Amino acid sequence: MLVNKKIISRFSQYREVLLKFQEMGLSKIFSNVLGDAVGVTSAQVRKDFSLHGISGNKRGGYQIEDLLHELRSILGKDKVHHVVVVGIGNLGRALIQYTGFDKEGIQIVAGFDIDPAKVNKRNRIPVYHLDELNKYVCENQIQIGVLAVPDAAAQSVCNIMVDSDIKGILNFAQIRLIAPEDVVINSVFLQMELENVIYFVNAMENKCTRCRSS
Amino acid sequence: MLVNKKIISRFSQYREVLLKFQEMGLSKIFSNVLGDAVGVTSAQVRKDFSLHGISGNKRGGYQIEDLLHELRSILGKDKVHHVVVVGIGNLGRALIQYTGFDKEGIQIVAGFDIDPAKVNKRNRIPVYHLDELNKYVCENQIQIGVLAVPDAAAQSVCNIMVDSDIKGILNFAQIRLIAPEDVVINSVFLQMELENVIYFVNAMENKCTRCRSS
DNA sequence: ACGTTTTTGTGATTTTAATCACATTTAAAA
DNA sequence: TTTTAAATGTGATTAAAATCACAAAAACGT
Ligand SMILES: NC(=O)c1ccc[n+]([C@@H]2O[C@H](COP(=O)([O-])OP(=O)(O)OC[C@H]3O[C@@H](n4cnc5c(N)ncnc54)[C@H](O)[C@@H]3O)[C@@H](O)[C@H]2O)c1
Ligand SMILES: NC(=O)c1ccc[n+]([C@@H]2O[C@H](COP(=O)([O-])OP(=O)(O)OC[C@H]3O[C@@H](n4cnc5c(N)ncnc54)[C@H](O)[C@@H]3O)[C@@H](O)[C@H]2O)c1
Repeated sequence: MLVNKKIISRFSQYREVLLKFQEMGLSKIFSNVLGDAVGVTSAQVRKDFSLHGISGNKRGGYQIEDLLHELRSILGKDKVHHVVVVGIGNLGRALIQYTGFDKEGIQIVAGFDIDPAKVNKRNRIPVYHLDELNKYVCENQIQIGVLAVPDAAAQSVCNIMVDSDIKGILNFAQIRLIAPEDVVINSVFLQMELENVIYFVNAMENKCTRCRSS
Repeated sequence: MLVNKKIISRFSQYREVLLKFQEMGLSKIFSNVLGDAVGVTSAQVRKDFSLHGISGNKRGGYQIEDLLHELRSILGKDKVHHVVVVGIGNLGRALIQYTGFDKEGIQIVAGFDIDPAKVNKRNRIPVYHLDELNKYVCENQIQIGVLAVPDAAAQSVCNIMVDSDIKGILNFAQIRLIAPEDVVINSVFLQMELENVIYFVNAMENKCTRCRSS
């Protein structure tokens, strides 16, 4: 099995665009149109599909429905995935309050925090004390967790999650988590993403100045 | 000038780790230690530095202070960057309430929203009506903005930001923004990041099953 | 029915990024 | 001082990803 993060990201994007096209009433699509919509070349689109055994019709493009069906299964959209969020601070709260995941088969089912003040079992999405994580995860067979605790606590909370048999973690703490080989860790470093923008804005500016002066 | 997003991300990470080492009282570091801390090879570390004209001492490693000095200027940390957040919903609120950016020279100075109920000029970080964005950005020479409005509004708000002369946007809406060449757009697709985790957890599971059965 | 046009599918090629591997330098030990 | 051991710095190599380019298929017009 190919384990290439970038191709999966593209698949996610293809899917999103295809859903929109489908909503607009279209039933087929060409690689160049899809590529344009996602920002990649048509060859990239065809190769991505080809490598995953997805084929279209010469001259007729791809059937959107077929593509969506394949992407559904590749991306694991054929079942609902239950997710817990650990750390109900600024970010954790934003995530559990966001309602857009549901329609994508991602259901945030519970939050956990170490602060008793954050606990509230009557929320739309209940928030429990961290101590209950292990039990909850085992009983409900949760495989995916979001980690949104302060950096200093992140590794220890990660360990707890791993011990509870969570198999995939989306991490927002600005540290590199250590976890067993069979646990998937995907970290989003928000500060770094912002720094990236700043860097390129600076770089652009310098380039332009140089251009003007030359 | 090299414009490689990945190398800049690594620089951000090097910097973060180096700050920690410095706090711990260390003054020099070897490429293999830094590499381990960030999760890359020592050769990668040396090449990154070498390509940017940063050199250490044969056998003596790198002076942390020197490295930090260079990284500071490469990453534009030598001045404070003012940032505005547009869309004070779940995510926007999380960002303006987060206090960790400040110590990295990133200062969120104002929020903007179209909903009058979100406007509050007496906040620690004041929130204004979207109509005031243009004036504020021009008067305060803001170059960087965060976009956290609903997907459907994102492109039009992006246009307003670009018109106001914002040069870099960190975008959280799940669409590909169209903007002029000289505007830096960096998009964080949170849903996709979560889907990525789900995909790899699924992939792992299938692989293991196959392993067991073989 | 038949040629034209359009689009796929993919091997070949190019580009980009990462790793290797080793000559070179130098800090520390003997 | 001399030796030894340990790092760097970088050209060469390998690996990975993207693009090219074109044969093959098939929808469409005439
Ligand atoms: N909010 C942002 O905009 C932002 C930006 C960049 C990075 N981050 C990162 O995201 C993470 C979370 O940020 P935040 O702003 O939501 O932080 P926060 O301080 O608002 O929330 C953290 C939450 O985790 C809880 N917590 C603390 N220790 C815990 C533990 N051991 N177990 C369970 N819960 C625990 C706290 O009670 C709190 O509710 C941090 O690592 C931060 O570096 C956040
Ligand atoms: N919150 C999450 O966890 C999450 C997860 C995945 C993706 N996202 C994406 O992030 C973006 C923001 O998400 P959110 O949960 O914060 O949304 P939200 O609905 O909570 O907040 C959106 C805010 O934008 C404001 N707004 C609407 N139209 C506007 C306009 N034209 N100009 C200025 N402000 C406007 C609204 O008043 C609201 O305050 C969305 O595009 C969403 O797809 C969020």
